[in-house]
Amino acid sequence: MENKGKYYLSTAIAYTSGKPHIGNTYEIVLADAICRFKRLEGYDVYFQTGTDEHGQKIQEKAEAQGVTPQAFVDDVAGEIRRIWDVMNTSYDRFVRTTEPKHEKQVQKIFRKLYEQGDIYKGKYEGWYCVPDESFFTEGQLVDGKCPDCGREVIWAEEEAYFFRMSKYADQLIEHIEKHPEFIQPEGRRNEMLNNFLRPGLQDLCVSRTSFTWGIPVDFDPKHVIYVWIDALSNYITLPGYDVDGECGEVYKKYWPADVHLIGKDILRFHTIYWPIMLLALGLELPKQIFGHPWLLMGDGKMSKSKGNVVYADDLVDLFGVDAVRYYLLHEMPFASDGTLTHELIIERVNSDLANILGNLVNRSISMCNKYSAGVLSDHACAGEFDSELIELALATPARAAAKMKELRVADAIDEIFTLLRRANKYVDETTPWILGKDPEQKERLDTVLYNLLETIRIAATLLKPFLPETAERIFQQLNIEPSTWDDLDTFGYLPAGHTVGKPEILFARIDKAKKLQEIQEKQAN
RNA sequence: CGCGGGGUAGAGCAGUUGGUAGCUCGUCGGGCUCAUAACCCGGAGGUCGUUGGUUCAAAUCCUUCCCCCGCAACCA
Repeated sequence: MENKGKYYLSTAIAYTSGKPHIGNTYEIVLADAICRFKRLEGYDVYFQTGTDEHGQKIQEKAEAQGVTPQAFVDDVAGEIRRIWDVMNTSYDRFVRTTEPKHEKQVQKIFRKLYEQGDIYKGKYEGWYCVPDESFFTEGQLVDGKCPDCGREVIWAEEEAYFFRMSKYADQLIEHIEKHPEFIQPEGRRNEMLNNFLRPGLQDLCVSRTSFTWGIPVDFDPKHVIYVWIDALSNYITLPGYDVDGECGEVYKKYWPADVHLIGKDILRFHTIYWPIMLLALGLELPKQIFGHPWLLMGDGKMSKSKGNVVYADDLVDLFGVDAVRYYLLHEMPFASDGTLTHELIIERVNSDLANILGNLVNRSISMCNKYSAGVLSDHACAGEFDSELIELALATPARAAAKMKELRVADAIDEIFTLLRRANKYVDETTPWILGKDPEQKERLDTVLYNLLETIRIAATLLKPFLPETAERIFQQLNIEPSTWDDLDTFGYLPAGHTVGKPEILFARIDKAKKLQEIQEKQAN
């Protein structure tokens, strides 16, 4: 198959302070669907995800548990990776900011920026809570007191390194204005320009002395490099960027990234601080930064205090991985927050996966077995209704690809389901069960069955990025190897004389009341 | 007057070069029986948050007010 070029997509790196909930997991699934689709189309994909493992919070949590920070993050990173795997995500590289390769390069980046005058030593001033050892801004204070513990704060200052952000601001504004696709969704671009860039950027404090779990500044080791430079630079350091030009192959091949996929909450860091760092390093900017919305529980934002935290692996136990993937990928709006409840998942599984998709595959394979002993024949006996189905089947790949190009994953899935709905309608239009009673209609019946199975083949191929296991099971029932993108150009790929497999239920319908009760009992335990 | 997003059928959403209001689920009725009580067809249901305006014509442009939600700079 033709190689359409390289494609580098990254997720944000997950902070290793605890187990990620389903909202955090949404991002990796979204990224996975995009990357799998790109691979299907013939792109050479590099898909990077991983963990951000430094910082005060981790140091504190580790101390509280009586373990070393490294042991703590090893544990959590393992858990995060396990959940990414439970979700069947196809990342090429799981990076960690505690990797020596990264730490060394971050130090070199910091030094370079310092030596060229973009980073300077200054004083960090702010309201300081002595017992908490934390600085706060005026706005963060609650009634003039520490927002964490409520105690008095004092005005304090400490030595710190700062990054001259303003030096590159005009350059960045110009870039954003010239590249409307740079920040997505579009509304976010104005937010960044109006709120931060145009009013003027303050210098960014890029080091800390209040904790030690981080990468030390090599020429001033009582300072630890703060999260900005440490975490953001993962996108280049771990593929192999080197300040001295000894760059690794992956970096040379894939940078600049095509998409940084991140949550909307960290858009500012990725669309302002990160590009400015890259400008200062003289590197190319990523082509696009997409700030996806949040997944909320039916009763609001997920939080431990609310007790409404849902984890991906629990949902997979209840519904299966593809059902959960489907829900995340199809029910999340493109630019506004989505919601999740068990009830909604059940409804989607039943109406879309069981009824539309599962039933179509099941009835088609069943009929093929019943009327033709599972053997495909020629499909030369064209009739009414055929062309509409065939044309749609042939048009769907391009339609889905167009949606995916804009990262509109839910809309891409809709295109496939439109085809599946059309195929269900085709069954009713052609009434194969009537054709089956009349031996003289055998050729027509064979053609109808063929058209159905060929449509299913195309749909299954397109579903692969979203529902990899299900697609695989459909191919098994069709008894063929998975098709490639190029095989989607022809309606007539399945050979005459081919024998399909036996029908199997892809998604059983869920009894909503029963399932909800089961969930309740589980939660009670 | 801090910035921004949003308020469209019971639910969830789509809908900007302004021109008879769409989709999915649910609901009601019908059809079919290959199939997972699935599938197909049809109906009901909306003064498109509110006020005023521009226009031959506004969900779509301007304006008043109300409500919800983010962000508001070092909280990953």
